[in-house]
Amino acid sequence: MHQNEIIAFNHELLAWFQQNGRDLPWRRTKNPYYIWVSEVMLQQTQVDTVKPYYDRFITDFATPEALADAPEQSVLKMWEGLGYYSRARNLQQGVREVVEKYDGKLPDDKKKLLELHGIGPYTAGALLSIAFGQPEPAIDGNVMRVMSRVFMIDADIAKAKSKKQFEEVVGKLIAEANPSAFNQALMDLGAMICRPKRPDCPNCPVRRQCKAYSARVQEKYPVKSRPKKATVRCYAIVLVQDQLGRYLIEQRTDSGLLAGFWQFPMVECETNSDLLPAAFRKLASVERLDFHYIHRFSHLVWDLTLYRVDQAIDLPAGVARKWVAVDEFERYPFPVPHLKVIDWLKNLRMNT
DNA sequence: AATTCGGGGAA
DNA sequence: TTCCCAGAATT
Repeated sequence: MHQNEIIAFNHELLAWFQQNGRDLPWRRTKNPYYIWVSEVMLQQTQVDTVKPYYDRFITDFATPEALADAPEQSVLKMWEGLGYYSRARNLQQGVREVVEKYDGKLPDDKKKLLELHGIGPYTAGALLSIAFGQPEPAIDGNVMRVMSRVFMIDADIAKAKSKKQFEEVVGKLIAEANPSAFNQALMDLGAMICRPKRPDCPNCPVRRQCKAYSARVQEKYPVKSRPKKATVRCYAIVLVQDQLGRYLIEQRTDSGLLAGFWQFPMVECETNSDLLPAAFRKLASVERLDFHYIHRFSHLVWDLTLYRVDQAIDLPAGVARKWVAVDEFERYPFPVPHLKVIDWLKNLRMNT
């Protein structure tokens, strides 16, 4: 792209953004900490999903110090339902580092930002440009899609090494005068006009600079390989109550999937067949309940069946467990599939 | 370089 | 159903 085209691209993109850019809660603040929170929440998560979480989060954890001092469980509870919970844990750890090393003020230095937990290339670029006005690219899925079309880049955006190409083209394009608006304009363009499917090219401010549109091949971009299929695991979820009517729950390990979350005990089964899971066969009283739920993660599928037993079965040792009343569930972070179980239980209690 | 991390929105 | 989402950390 020639220099005059670059200037035209910037001018038309930013003019469009001024008129059509989204009014979002995290765009109404200049507080780098709030922008940081928003950027982490927005990773792999749509804007409308994030909004209520963002509002609650910055209300309860209004300062880096407040987040640094909070119990991790309360942070996870705040994040409950949003997914990718290591984001929350890494954000808190990163904030603790900022409080200790930088007196609670986010550094405006790329190298220092990248050393913080939970801040990778995208988030560093977003913070440098949006919070500190530096001309750094912030390459996310939106930007790769837009640039793949504008320049007809055939690199597979699912591959890690492809990102370098997009950094280079954005680095040449980025408006030095207003990198914050430039990066956010690209994101809005990707979300509103240059959509994954059926892009709205006639209303695109940069269609005259877009190679794919000129060739009418915009639907061919971006090139993206498909992920492999998710594997299925079957579990029996165990409901067991003590004499006070409290339910047994357990805490997942502090690493891996849903780390630190609480759940009803889960026993992995061979299949979800009508046969009783092997772990239950010695019990006198086992009732299969009318709750069957398929939960799809990105890389994993849980096939869940609910059982009620009258005594604690042999559960693995070394796991934190406790008896908790239904009314106390809200104190603990639960993954969504177990929130469904809780809903089911509450409905049951209401109808009996 | 590939895999592991959640959950929901949209067509 | 499938794809995608303001990705980062781990292997």
